[in-house]
Amino acid sequence: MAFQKPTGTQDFLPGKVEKWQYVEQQARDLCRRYNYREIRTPLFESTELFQRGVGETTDVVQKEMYTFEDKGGRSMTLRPEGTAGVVRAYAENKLYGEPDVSKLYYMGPMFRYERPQAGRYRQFHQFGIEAFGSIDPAIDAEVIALGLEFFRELGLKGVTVEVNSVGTAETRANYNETLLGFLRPMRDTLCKDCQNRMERNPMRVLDCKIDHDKFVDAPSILDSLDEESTAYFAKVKEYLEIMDVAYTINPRLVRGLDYYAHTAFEYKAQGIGAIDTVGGGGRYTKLVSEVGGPDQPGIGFGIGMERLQLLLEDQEVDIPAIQPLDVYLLALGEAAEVEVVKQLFKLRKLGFSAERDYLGRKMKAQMKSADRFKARYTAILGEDELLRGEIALKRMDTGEQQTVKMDELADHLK
RNA sequence: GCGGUCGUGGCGAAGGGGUUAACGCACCGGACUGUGACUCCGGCAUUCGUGGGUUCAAGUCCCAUCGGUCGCCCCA
Repeated sequence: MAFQKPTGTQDFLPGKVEKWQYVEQQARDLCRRYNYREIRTPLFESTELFQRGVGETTDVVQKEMYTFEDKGGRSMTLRPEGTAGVVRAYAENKLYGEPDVSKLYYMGPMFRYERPQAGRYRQFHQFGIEAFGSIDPAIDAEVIALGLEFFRELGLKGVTVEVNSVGTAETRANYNETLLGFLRPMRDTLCKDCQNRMERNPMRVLDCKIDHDKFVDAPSILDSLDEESTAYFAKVKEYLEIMDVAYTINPRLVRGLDYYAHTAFEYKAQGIGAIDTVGGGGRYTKLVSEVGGPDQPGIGFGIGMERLQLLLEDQEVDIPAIQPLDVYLLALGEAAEVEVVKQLFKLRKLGFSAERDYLGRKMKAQMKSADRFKARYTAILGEDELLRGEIALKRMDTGEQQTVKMDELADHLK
């Protein structure tokens, strides 16, 4: 009875891991340039943090969390998203006491108990950023732009960003009333899901895949915004334009987590199965105080790394998955093998990637092995060479071969 | 939580009740007694996700179960 990995989890094997490392390195470099610094927070937090932070009524909290009781009887939850933990860390470590805006990024696994599908896993990974302490719309624009740059620099085409303003909690409450006024008369004609959504999150109804066209005349949230929110949103748009960031406004954009206020946005792309969102984020104003910190605002995004990988595959973006070997050492005979052990160790110490055969295979098979590892050189050591203190060095691409002094091997590898 | 679909060697994939489980790739060995990427030859699943059942006979039919995959809800 062989063990299997849990549903919705993945093993990232060599060949695939390199692609992840590449994407991660790109993310880090981008953050470096925008002056975001990495933060690492626990993979599990108290359940209450997510209930309060993400929102008691959200699907994430209500039915998707990996919650367990630890041996001390405390309720813990594997983080379903990144923001809550980062906000907690910001408050707990009093980063708000630092003189500058706190610009942070994170990368790591998140956990949600759902049925997997293309681009959706139970353990998935996010790259996200958060900026705390400023309500300058320039930060909103910067955050949106950074995400878009990330996709662009990876060589992805067709990733767009939709932005919206959901205003303050009050304007959202008002808008929901307005919207319900519009929806109530047609309630019975709507699908079951929509009738449900009317109870839980009326704005969601507008996104319905079935009844979609019944809502063309629905009121827009942008009309419910108060003056200040409208002005703020206008500034965000202005800055985006200054940076030449192409965006579209989607007044129906709602995010599933409760904490958003003002700016909300989503990165969209085709090529992830039925899903078209690669990432999303927005501004929050009450989240920090909600978890016990001072009244500090923040804004950030989360990008789904699995979805990103699917896009890279779909668009056939080439990321080399195997690093070529500098040299493959081939020993013929027992005496030569001893020497190979010594030479291998030496070369590796000098910084070369070097490999040999450990399966007692014949020369031909070892050559094939060298070929599979994409070795630049193969160094062949037999009885004759050994006696003369030499080694046969073969360039694998041209097939040229020369005899070199054993102690000068490294120099010839250059 | 709901629905579709699939589960045969390391990988891909035939076979849809009759008993030696095609083929391709990869791998191993040989032709080439010390040289890879080409060619040719040979080898490589007591076994068809797992557990029951039907039958003289089951990868092949039935049930259950586990898993993959796709979609719904929701979301990254």
